[in-house]
Amino acid sequence: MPEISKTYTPAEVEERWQTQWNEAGCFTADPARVSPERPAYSIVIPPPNVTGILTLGHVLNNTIQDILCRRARMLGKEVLWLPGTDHAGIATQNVVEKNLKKQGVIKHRDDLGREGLVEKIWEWKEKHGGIIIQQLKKLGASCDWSRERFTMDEDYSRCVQRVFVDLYKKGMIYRGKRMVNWCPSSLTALSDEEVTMKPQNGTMYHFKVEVIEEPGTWLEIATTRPEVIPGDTAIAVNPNDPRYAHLIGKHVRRPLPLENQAELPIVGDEHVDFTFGTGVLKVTPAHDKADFEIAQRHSLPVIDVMHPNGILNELAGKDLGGMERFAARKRAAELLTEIGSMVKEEPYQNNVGYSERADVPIEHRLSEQWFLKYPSVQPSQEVVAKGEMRFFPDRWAKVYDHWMGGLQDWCISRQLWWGHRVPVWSFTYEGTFAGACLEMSEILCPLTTGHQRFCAKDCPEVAITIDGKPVPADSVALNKLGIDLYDKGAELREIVISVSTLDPDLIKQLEEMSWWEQDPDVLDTWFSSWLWPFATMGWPNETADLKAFYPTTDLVTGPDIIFFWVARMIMAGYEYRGELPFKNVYFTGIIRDKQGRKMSKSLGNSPDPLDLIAKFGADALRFGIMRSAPQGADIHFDEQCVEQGRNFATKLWNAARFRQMQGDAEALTGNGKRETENASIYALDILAKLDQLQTKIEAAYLAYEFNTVAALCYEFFWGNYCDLFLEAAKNDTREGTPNRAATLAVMDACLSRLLMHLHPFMPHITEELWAMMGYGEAGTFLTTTKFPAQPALAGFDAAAVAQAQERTAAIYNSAARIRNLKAEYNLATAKGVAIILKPSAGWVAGEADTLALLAGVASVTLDPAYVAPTGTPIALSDVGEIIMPLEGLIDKDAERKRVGKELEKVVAEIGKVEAKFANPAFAEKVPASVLDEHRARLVDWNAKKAKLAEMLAALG
RNA sequence: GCGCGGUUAGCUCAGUGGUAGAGCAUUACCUUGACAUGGUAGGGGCCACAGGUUCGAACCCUGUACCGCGUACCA
Repeated sequence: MPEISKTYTPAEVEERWQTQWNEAGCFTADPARVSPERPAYSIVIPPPNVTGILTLGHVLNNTIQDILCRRARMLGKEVLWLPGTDHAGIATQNVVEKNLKKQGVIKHRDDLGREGLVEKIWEWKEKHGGIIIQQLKKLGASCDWSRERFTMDEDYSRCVQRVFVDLYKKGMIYRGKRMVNWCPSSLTALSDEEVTMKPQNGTMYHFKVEVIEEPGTWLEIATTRPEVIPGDTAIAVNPNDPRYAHLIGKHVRRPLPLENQAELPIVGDEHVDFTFGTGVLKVTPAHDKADFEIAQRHSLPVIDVMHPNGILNELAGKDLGGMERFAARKRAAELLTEIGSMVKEEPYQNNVGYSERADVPIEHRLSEQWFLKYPSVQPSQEVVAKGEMRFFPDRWAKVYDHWMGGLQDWCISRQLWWGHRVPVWSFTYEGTFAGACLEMSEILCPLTTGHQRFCAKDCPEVAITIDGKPVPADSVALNKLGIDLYDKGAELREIVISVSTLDPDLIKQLEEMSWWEQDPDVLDTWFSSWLWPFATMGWPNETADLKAFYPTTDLVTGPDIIFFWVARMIMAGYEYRGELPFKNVYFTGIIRDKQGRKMSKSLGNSPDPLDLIAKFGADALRFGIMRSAPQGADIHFDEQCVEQGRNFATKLWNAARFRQMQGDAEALTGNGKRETENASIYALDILAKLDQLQTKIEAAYLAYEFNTVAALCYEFFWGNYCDLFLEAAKNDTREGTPNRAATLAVMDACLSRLLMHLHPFMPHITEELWAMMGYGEAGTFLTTTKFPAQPALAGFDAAAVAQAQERTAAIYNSAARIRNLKAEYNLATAKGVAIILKPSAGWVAGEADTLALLAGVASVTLDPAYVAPTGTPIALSDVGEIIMPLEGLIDKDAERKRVGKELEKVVAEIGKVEAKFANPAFAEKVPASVLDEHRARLVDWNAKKAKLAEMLAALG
């Protein structure tokens, strides 16, 4: 057995075990091994951004998953932890574009073009994509790396296409011109979830317009966005507003642009809140959701005055056109002032939607996008409401339910290049537009008309006939490819082209056909990640993995993506697998800094986990972070918690070292029948605590309270094993001591079980110590070792254990009394102190030596008849009166002060208990056990009080 | 506006009805044969506030204040 060094050096140890585990295939899941005796346990990792780097959030999240997986393995389950990465559309494209610009490769993405940029992003992905996976390995994550997936793997992309086509066919996906959230920076539409509201300090501008039909009647209008006045197409008032109702149908002149002060109708619309502002609303249909709806109700024209990038266009007029939107706002206000229309400007705070990615205010913009009506909403909502799928903490279930109850269609198209391209192709013939949707086995052509967007530039000679009309001449080519063109829908609403082979080359050729054009948009990243739990397991094929490991057991993620990801996965799960995708969802808290601020790059308050691992070790980081927050609560991260984790690891290391220094002894194995006579009371006590620890840990795991597990291990190991048992055991481990073998065996029992309990939290150091201590059989790993079925106390007499626990507590307690007495007399470091004990029970005699050792005194001599000189320090303890003779050093004042202080405490405690007894209802209503306990306490305190009073009296 | 959390030692937080806890910080002492990344002893809390339920409340209920988060909005 190699000798354990004095200090633990994590770096080398951690890397070594990570390599060994992986080489031995410890984490490779095998569906064939799953059986009733070996149930499956599975987690799919929330895929981090492929180009991302590890954050503390990842550390928390993945440590929890690792704990669950490692624990499941040690419980004898077949575990699959499926890792992978997400292509993260906007984020990744932004990163690569920025980098290319920085390197001077391009000035704009158009310099490379779509294919060129996508190629560059793939290059980037190949180069940097592995980083976060490597970092997860450094953390010790026990993923099955052989199953690593990426959301743009070929198979995965097929799943995305298949789902798109399927939902399209079901009528759940549609294309439409709608008001969407538009990011002027990323130049793409965003879903509602990608927009965050932020309070803004802005200005409310009040301007006035004159009613043309009633000269002299002015309407005052309040707006925060004067720059879009050129886009106004009406003025709206509430028809129930007596101030303005009579003006409905009349007109006003729009002040901007100056060269085109068009007449605008005054319409009546109930949406207008006449208690707000002036009660008069300007209607700008192209730039506001509510205004667009008003415009639809009143058939108003829509004037879009802004380019997609936020710069005003020519319709904004000569003054504002070409200006950036915020500059235009100021200019528009100036113009209103110049023409005398402005009434007042006042500071105003309102909430403005920001693009989550680009962190700029979004625009509402009318554009053609693909939308999804959420599928399988009802079962998805019910499964959580009924508690069949459990959320931890469960308060998130309410949040989920609330969101599920108010679903809006999901805008799934993005005007980006990196991602799954919308699987829709289109072509034009005979001046008629057709769109096509491509799947592996089928091409679907929904026919729309009058749209030029997908019109192919070089439409070839066409000679295919559908409904008697010609179709493209390329049908010959299509037939060669095994494509049969025919009309499926009535009235030419739909053409279906069947593809008889599933040849990827065929699809490629189709894509290259000049008269086809694929929809340029890509799908929202979440439209691929919502399939993650089953698309990673080989769906749509009924693979062995799906059969064995699906639905997954637990999902661990942050509450910030409950709608983005969790809810959508549940719906996709029901839609495509007919059941829930996971049984439990654990929501972590958010990691904040010491001041409670979110981690962010700009604040520079996000420590690099890799630095922390280098400094303290992965185990320290894991243990520290797990100990620092209760279930689901935000974590105020402080490096100190990692330091504490490191200290804990060192302590563990040294406790093992101490055991090793004692030499070999018979190991206490699971089925070993042990004799109580040779085990000390301290040994029995610690074994009892070890069993209690196990019970408590099991309960904590059931409640997903990981911080409790960590705290229990900490308390047991540091507070009980090291501080108490180990110190007491030092008397029993000397050569020749009769209970030496039993004591060492108990140490082994405690350490080995503790290593098992700690392993999920601190996998490396526990595996290392397990090996060094020789607790496992050669060639096996702790990480794949099952927990012993038997309790540590199996074979011991229960009554003897109970007695041992009682006596042990008394001894520990009394030792503390002696140490306290020494400290009071500034003798804390004196080793020669001899203590006289007037014992309260006979058994104490056998423990006097241990008591002396624990108390740090030269001896504890039992003398029931001892008469102490007046003023000798005396302390009361659970094993009798402790007397510390101080030859020639008696200080009556000091002793009087000390005893007086103690008496005060006792009197206070007696007061509390007596107050309870003073209430007659107390004795009547309180349970007998509590009553007994109170009585015993009172008797105890009173006895102490009497003794202390007596001592005080003796001191004069 | 609505909803959800939180408020306990100087700091970060445990503690779900019966004697207020941990870590860090702090004070004093100690390098004692596992460990100074350690040990021993100590100081420090009307458990946010006000009511209520109860024999008994940090804990359950109601309300208030403050902080945080989510969500809906008004131009």
